[in-house]
Amino acid sequence: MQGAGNGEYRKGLWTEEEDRILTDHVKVHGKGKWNQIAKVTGLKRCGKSCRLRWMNYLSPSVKRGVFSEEEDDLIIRLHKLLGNRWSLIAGRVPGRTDNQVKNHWNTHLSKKLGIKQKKCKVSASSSKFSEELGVNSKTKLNSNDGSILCHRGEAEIHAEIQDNSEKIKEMTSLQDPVLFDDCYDNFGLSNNDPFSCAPNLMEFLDHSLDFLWYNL
DNA sequence: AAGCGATCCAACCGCTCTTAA
DNA sequence: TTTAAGAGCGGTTGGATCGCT
Repeated sequence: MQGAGNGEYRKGLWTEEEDRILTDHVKVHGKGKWNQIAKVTGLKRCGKSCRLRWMNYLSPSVKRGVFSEEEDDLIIRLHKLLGNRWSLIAGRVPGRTDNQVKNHWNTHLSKKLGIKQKKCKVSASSSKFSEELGVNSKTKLNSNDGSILCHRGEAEIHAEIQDNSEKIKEMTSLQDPVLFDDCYDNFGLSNNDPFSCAPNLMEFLDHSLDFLWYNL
């Protein structure tokens, strides 16, 4: 992971000088048009690399340093609910990026919980749960906050969430992993045609996250 | 002090989706 | 309708560092 690759762009760790050039450019011109940065600034980095560096490291909104107990707990709970949807999880952990959350999970939390990577029971069940209901990594998300898009009335949904608040707590607690069948039972989803109830699930997931965020 | 395996995490890769021309 | 660029995602890699012998 070093050297100049095809000769046009550099790879590997960023230098302080490269960081400064990128930061200065974004301050003046704003985010976006990442592929033009190399041409404008002379930075020998591809646009994708520039974007990643800004989003994961240089952006003022990125929080550095060790994860707090509260953050750990929130990530664990969200992971139980969502599986490896790091961007969605990160969207609910202020200041943390999907890459940070993913790394932190793989290096600390999975060990802390005694979960073997890629053989994670919780993740597997969540994944199965999601996939069968059409909520996969390509699920349409709200570009503003990462929430799952839905189409029902807010009042109706919030009422439903309030009614299910205890179930949400139970399902997302450390002691009670989310299980496929539990979700069906607790939320009255049909087992016969999983796809027919996908909208319900999406709404549930999104508003569950809101619930968790405001109540944790 | 040196060697070496383990661990951490920044960065890359390959892919899909969105959007604008 | 097509196409290319931009953006975003999750999985993976590998260099730097740590800690043990």
